[in-house]
Amino acid sequence: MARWEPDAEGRLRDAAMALFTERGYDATTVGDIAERAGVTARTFFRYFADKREVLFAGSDDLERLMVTGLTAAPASAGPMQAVAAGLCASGEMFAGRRDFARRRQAVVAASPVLRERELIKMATLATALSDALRDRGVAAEVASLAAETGVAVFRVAFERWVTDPGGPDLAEVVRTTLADLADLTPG
Amino acid sequence: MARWEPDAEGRLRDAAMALFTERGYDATTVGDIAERAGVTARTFFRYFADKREVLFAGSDDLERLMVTGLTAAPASAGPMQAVAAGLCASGEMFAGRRDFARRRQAVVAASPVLRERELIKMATLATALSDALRDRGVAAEVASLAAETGVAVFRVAFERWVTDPGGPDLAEVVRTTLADLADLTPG
DNA sequence: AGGGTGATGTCACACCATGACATCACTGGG
DNA sequence: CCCAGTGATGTCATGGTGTGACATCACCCT
Repeated sequence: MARWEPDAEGRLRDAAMALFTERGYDATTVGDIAERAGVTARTFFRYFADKREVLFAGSDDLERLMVTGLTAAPASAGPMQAVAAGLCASGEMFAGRRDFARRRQAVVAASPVLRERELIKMATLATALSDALRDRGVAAEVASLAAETGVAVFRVAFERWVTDPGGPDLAEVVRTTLADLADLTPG
Repeated sequence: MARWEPDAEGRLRDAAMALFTERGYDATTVGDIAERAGVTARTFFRYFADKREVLFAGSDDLERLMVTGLTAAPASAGPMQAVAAGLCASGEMFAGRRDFARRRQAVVAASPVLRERELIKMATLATALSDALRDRGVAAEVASLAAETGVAVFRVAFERWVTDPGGPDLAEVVRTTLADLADLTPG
């Protein structure tokens, strides 16, 4: 028998989601989470830089996925089309996880400090997309504008996707939202 | 003679800006700020909800200004045009303060936790603009998209404005950035 | 003159986050 | 078979953050 149960990180994530859902983020201490996961608070901070980070484990993967999708877009695609390809690539990661995404979204939405963390993840994403565009030869100012706008679209699309249980998959919603934006901007 | 020097809040803001500039945000404690301002740490928290907030005093004014500008747009203006009017209204608040804005921007950019706070202020702004659009009869989904996009434009425009000391005023930069976006989205 | 008001101080406390060091199952070489 | 090294975890100590409860005292009003 192992000295410790395996996958402490996973247990900490599960415990955190459960407790945040039950009592809310503020009313949950790191000690509570660690206790439910069967470790000490000190161990929590070995896996997560701070209390919030426990809910944002997959964000690096999301970023990689989108950047890869953007980079894979055909050379003939314009900046916004390339960004669109990146955004749509995220669909893969969330397929079949709409329910989990909704529960997590509810927790984040209920806590200002978690919303802050979510926002900076989105901003980091925008920077990554902007850099990837520049690698394709897009001018810096155009790249950052396209990336920022793209992330704004993604936020709206994700919100739409998560609140419409029977609706189309995420990539489809992203495409629809982009079309809506195109209708909007000339006027 | 008064028992306490007047304008403790202003002194706290000044002390914070000075110390954050000198040693950085993380290396500055609330106690340091309070000491330089001639009050106790407990008093700091009576004026500001937390350590970050000391740098975000004017954000309520900014929001009010933009919402007023949006609401004042002619009824014939489309959603995006109304948002544009709101964004441009902010120019008034920053006129003649480009230098201060740049110094503040440098402090915020240097600290992840301050960037988080900045982002949530922008998100709050987007919500306020979206609500104002809905009051004009704009559909909810269109309103949020226009507001999110508008705030993305504002961020880019503010960045351009702050980094170009001799450039045109903020409202002008906002208009230019919006035009850039219009060029971008059809393609 | 006396009571109310409001800004501040003082004290106590829980939580967050991190450094330093100890513990002990597991692993691989001799 | 044993033993030194490794790595995940625990334990302890500490500094900073944020808040509640209550005391203080110049100022204002009547």
